[in-house]
Amino acid sequence: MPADDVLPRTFYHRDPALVARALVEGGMLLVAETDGCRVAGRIVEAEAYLTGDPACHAYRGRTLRNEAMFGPPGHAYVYSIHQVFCFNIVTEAEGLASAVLIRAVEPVAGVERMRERRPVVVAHDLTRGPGKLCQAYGIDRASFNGWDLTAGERLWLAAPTVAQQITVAVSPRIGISAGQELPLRFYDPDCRFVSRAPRLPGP
DNA sequence: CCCCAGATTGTCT
DNA sequence: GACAATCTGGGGA
Repeated sequence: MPADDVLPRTFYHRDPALVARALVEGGMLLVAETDGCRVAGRIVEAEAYLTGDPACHAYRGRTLRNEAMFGPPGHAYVYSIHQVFCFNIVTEAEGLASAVLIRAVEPVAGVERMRERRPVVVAHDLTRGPGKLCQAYGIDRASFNGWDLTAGERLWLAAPTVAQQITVAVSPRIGISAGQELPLRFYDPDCRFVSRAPRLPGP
C-alpha cells in the first residue's frame, strides 16, 4: 500500500538520539508483512546507542555480531540475548556504528496474528518490551539482521497517515551496566505499552 | 577450548 | 521488587 509513507534513509542519517525522539514524537509505525499478513504498531518507546558510547555493542570495535551497525543507515540490527531478539535501526553514516533500539510499540493492526506468535493473557504484554515485540512481529536475526527498512518490503517503518505530535518523556536507558546516567530513552508517558518505569537513581 | 557477561523475561515473595 | 533461567557471541588461555 502506502509506499510513500515509508521513512526514507535520510530520516536515519543523523544522531540516534534525534532519530529515537522523532520516532516516538511522530507516532511512527513499525510494519511487518509476511505470509500476506500485515502487523503494525505505533512506536512508543525507543533508546539511542551512540558511537563511542560504552553501552553500545560496537564500543569495542567491529565484530561478527555488530557488523550491521557499521553499515548504512536505515538497515536493521538484530541481535539475540537471553533467548530473545532485540530489534534496532542503524543510524548515521556508513562506518559510524550507532543505532536505535525499539523497546515497545502499541499494536494498531494484525493483533490476531501477533497473538498467534505470542499468546498472552493481558493485552498490553503483547508488545511491551524489546523481546516481546520481536516475538509478536516474528523478527529474528536470521531473517532480518541487516535488512533494508527503507524499501517498504517485509519490514519497514512508516509515518502515520495523519501527522502526530506525541509528547515525549526522557529517562536513562534500561538494563545496561555502562552509561546508565545518559538520558537516551524516549517514550510516550501516557501509553500503557511502555515497557516499564525508568530505574530510579539510588545507592 | 573454556569462561563469562549480557540493550530480557517470567515467576515467586 | 528480586532473582533464576538459559544460550550465544566475544575474549582469553
